[in-house]
Amino acid sequence: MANPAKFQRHEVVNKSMQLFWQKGFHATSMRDLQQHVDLRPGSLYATFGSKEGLFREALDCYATRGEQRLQGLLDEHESALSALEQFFYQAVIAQADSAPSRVCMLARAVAELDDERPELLDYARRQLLRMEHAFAAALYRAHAQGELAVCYEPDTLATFLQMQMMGLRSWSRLHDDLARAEAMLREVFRPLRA
Amino acid sequence: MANPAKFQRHEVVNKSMQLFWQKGFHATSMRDLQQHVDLRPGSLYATFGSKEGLFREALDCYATRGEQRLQGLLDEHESALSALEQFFYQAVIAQADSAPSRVCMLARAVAELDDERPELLDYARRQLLRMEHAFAAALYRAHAQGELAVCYEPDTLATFLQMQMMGLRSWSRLHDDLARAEAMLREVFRPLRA
DNA sequence: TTTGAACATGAACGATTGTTCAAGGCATAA
DNA sequence: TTATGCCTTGAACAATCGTTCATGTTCAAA
Repeated sequence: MANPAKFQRHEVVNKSMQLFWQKGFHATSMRDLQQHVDLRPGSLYATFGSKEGLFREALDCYATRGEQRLQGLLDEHESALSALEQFFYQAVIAQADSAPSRVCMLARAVAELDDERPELLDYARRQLLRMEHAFAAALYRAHAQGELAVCYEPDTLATFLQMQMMGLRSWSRLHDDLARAEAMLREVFRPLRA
Repeated sequence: MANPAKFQRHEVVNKSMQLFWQKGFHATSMRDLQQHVDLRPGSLYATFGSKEGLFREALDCYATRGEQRLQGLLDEHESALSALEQFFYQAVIAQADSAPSRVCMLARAVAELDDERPELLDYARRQLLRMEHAFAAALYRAHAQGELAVCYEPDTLATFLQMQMMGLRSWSRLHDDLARAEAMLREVFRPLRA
């Protein structure tokens, strides 16, 4: 049998994701990553092919964890709308200072990647669409449960919520005022309820 | 008298701003800039000191132009709220494809600058605060003119609008769907009117 | 016409970038 | 014990990074 790997791939991806999230794609050098995950360049390149390849997996890891966290909240809460609001609360308020950055890693990637890396940009966009679909699924459940104010349609609302999420998290990097961020967050959800 | 400069400083700053806006701070190299503004490194360093110095002036240039555009709209429109909405419309919809990037240059800078460049980060934050103050001033006029729904307070609303602006412009880099962006923009302003 | 300060120039610097690859370590199969 | 094949290692590569500075150019004042 093959020599058992001395490192766990998913751990390397997870740690790399944290560093990319903190510093962004361009500002993170392969040497930063090598130090952070304690691996030499040969191992990284044998496993991921390139810096872009590793970043792609980091984006996927980030989106997957987000989906899972939302799914967990949907399982916990009877109200799908409350689960969504809790998801937003965690991302914007509760994890604001423990996370590597206040800004959404995917939104940041879409903002910083120039059009000279179209594949990476597209990949990041697709990960954001995964999140939007997860929002939509939750909103359909809320709709079926009669929680949603009648004038709203789940797909439109999912797009709207994603826009709000981007705004809230960008804003919270500008002002160090979580109380106001929370007030705005409540204001976003208030009109949605039936 | 001194030898008249062969280049206009404000033109160099403006062109640099466009390139920084398009590519971001880290992805823009001094050689990119040298080519884009048609100047050799010596001239740039004699004038701006460093890449950071040039970026700082580019941020200032961007904010100043934004302030001026908003002021122009406030002078044109009787309704301050309509002027604000028009400002948003221009930034998010009308100039979406002619501008170097759909994302606000200041928000992008705040998102991408790591904490290893605290002075630059702070400078970018201050430029965003200039815009927020400009929003607040416009909203005070709207308030005085009785255009604002009574439950809103101008300063809170200025913060809220800045958050919405960041969200809308980040979102429009994700989805190439200006019609939906415009619908969301209208939805942002609708509840504000008296 | 000469002078001199102000300005533009571009070759070159050391550092760092993403990436490669020959060499060595280690566990399994024979 | 030896041989085999996967995996890790880290020195080294060419390219590019931000930056410097000796040199050349220009034009107003003398």
